[in-house]
Amino acid sequence: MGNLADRIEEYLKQILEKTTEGYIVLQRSELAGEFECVPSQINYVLDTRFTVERGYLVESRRGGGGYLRIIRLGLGIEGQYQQVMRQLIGEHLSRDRSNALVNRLLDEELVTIREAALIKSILSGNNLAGEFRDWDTLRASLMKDILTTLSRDDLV
Amino acid sequence: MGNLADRIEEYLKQILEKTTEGYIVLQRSELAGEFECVPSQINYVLDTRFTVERGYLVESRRGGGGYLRIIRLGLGIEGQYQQVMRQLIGEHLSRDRSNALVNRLLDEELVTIREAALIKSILSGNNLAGEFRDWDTLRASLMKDILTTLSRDDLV
DNA sequence: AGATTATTGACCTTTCCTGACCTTCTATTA
DNA sequence: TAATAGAAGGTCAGGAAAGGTCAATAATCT
Repeated sequence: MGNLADRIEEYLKQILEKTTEGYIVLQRSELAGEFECVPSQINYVLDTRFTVERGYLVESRRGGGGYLRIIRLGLGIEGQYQQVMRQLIGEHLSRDRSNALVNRLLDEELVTIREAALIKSILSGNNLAGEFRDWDTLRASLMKDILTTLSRDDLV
Repeated sequence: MGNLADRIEEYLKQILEKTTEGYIVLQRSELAGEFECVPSQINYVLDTRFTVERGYLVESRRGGGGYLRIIRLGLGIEGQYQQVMRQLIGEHLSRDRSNALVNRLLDEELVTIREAALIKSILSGNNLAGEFRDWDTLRASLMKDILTTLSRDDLV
């Protein structure tokens, strides 16, 4: 509980809590400097503690002026996103089921009409009939990405 | 967001916003002077930030009385953006280009932030790396579907 | 002891910035 | 009028400044 990774995790979560933006931006090397560790230790913490499953999204940019951005994922209304997401893990999602799912999100006002139409048009996948062999698996995977995006705290 | 290239980009976009002509004219060396950098840095900014995908055109002239002209490309009115966009998409669409195009839609307020994030998460997902042979073609096809959906009259 | 988790360091990729050198255009001048 | 000097902008390669990856080792847990 007192190891380095845990302390860095704690520190980051603390400032993430405080922010109203829903995200924080930082420099990897700088943070590593504060904790007097090697920079890749920061990646270890991000990879193991700030995953989608745990409610975070990490974006980054290299080169001069590079940065790390950690985004908080909210629960949506009563944790709907996560609930649906758990059901999707490792699953195949048929076109019918995905449509039903999107309709439910629409009912619960978690997405707008336009968003729903967008998602459907993509997941219906008329484009790739034949081209892609396991479209149902792809659909499940895309659905997870969609739900993750919808729950981003920095988009409200 | 604090590096030189970003600041120059910001500055140029700001004066482009203000102008009513839809373009600005400037001297490379003069601008370089203002930002206290080498002139070729200006080219770097123009090459990486003011591309066609991002909605800009750059013209220039050398020699005495030379200049740079940055033109903001509007997407036109009344559904004309559809045509322009489709042209830009073509048959293959890389991840970087698709992100640029979505940002453009956002700039033009044709999509919301959430919609933009949604589209990006789907089109730039690492999901299918490897699985699908021609992801760039699929991306182009999906992007066109998305445009069609966005212009549906029944979704206003 | 064996398995899992943490830590480090060497090496890689991306993005940015600079400077040396190149090309084009205008103006002047022999 | 032809040559040329000067005033733009263009190109490209190299170095610097980020962050990313991976495998080897150390520490901790069961």
